[in-house]
Amino acid sequence: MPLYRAVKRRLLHAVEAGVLPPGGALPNERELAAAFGVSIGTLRQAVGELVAEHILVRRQGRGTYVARHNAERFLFQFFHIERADGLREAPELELLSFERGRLDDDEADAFGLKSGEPVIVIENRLRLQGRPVAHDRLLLPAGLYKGLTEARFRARPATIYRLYQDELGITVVRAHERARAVAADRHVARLLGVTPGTPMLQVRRTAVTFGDKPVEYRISTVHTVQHEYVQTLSRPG
Amino acid sequence: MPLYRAVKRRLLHAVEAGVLPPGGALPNERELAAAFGVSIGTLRQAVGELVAEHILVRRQGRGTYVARHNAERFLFQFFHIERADGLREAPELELLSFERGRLDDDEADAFGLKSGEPVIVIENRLRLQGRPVAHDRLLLPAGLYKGLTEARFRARPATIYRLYQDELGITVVRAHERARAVAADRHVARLLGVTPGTPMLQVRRTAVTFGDKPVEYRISTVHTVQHEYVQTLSRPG
DNA sequence: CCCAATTTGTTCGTATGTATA
DNA sequence: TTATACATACGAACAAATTGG
Repeated sequence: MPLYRAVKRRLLHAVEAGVLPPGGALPNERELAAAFGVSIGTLRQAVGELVAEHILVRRQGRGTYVARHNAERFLFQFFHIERADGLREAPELELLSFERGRLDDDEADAFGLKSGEPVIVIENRLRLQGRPVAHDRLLLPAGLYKGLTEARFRARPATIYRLYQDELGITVVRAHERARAVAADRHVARLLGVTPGTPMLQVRRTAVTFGDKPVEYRISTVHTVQHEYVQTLSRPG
Repeated sequence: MPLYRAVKRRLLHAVEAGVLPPGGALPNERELAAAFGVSIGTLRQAVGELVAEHILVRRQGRGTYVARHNAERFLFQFFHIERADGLREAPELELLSFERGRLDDDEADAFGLKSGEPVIVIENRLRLQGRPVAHDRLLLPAGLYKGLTEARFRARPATIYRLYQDELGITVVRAHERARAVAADRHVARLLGVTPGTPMLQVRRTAVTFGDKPVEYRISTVHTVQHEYVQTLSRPG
């Protein structure tokens, strides 16, 4: 393994272990390089990859920081719905229910999990430009979210992922999504004001933390008449 | 503008102008750096970005080449459908029709174009694991595809984008897609063996060449019962 | 408003390692 | 084995952005 990858792993472990907390500043490059016993170029290569993965953030003239979840990051890395004309806007969330329960067969099946697992189930309605456009059903493994209560969920200051990160020590680093078309069931139809049977976009997301460990399962049902699901374009540079 | 970006632009222009043809090898790094009058590190930075954008391909021990379209690249960069269990497979294409016509209002509207433009319209049926799963409707601005005939389209040795690249000098560098759910119309329902009204995933793609110039518009209608549309995960490193 | 200190960004040149033909 | 090409690593110097005085 190249030296810069070893350095990258050590940095990653430091972030993962909380030695470097979210939002915290890293030592400057010269010091870090010295601490790792490598040249500054090698250190930069390691940091560069972590920046590309949104684990770290570099700001010229200021320093390098552990990335923190916020509205902008959510919008650009994790939210793939926008108006048909291309307008991107953060959704307005409305909590519909917050319950503890166990995974039923369908849900376990949908994500390849074993049924009966204790989970926190959260349902939200999302509005864009004031209109209801999506319904989210979040499944959180209860074991990972010990201190999470409805009150704390409601009182979150920023995004949900920021809540996980700041109050539960869970940092979502990546998510993958799979979409299909389904007919609106009565529940969703009522919530979004559409006729049952209307074609809806169903997006299943698995969000993971370090080591690809899943920490959130989410099923979004989207009314795609005025809004669309956009593919993140691989557009570096 | 940093020097490496200027070098990148000059390289890009060389590729765009055909000075460096698809599949062709670039001079080695030392020579290139000398030709541009920059250090090898600067040259590598420029090339690195073009590699990240799939314009160039680097192979250790061999050289650096202008990227060429082939089945693998299509599968990983441009084809986002896979079986629900994650199996990725190149689709089997069946040409349904190849016609010349003009953009009607609906199609022009869907892509923000002006109606009446002369286009080549190609319809394909896609099979995965032998089953029909999608219908593609390609709209090609006729002016760009002067030499394209049905016979040449049928006789293509590899992928469609390779055909554009090798025989028409059109290199697709990127594409963006937007998805929504629609009800299957009679035409698509018959072709894919589903009941009219079945919820289908409709994907609209715009493929572009250098300078973000659109060269292909495509509407795919996908039967997402056994297959799904996957979001390309931003997973560098 | 400008200046100075700090930090990352860019550029240089060299040497050595690794993969390929 | 040998030659060639890209990959990694080093260290130095200067540019550009930010912050605070």
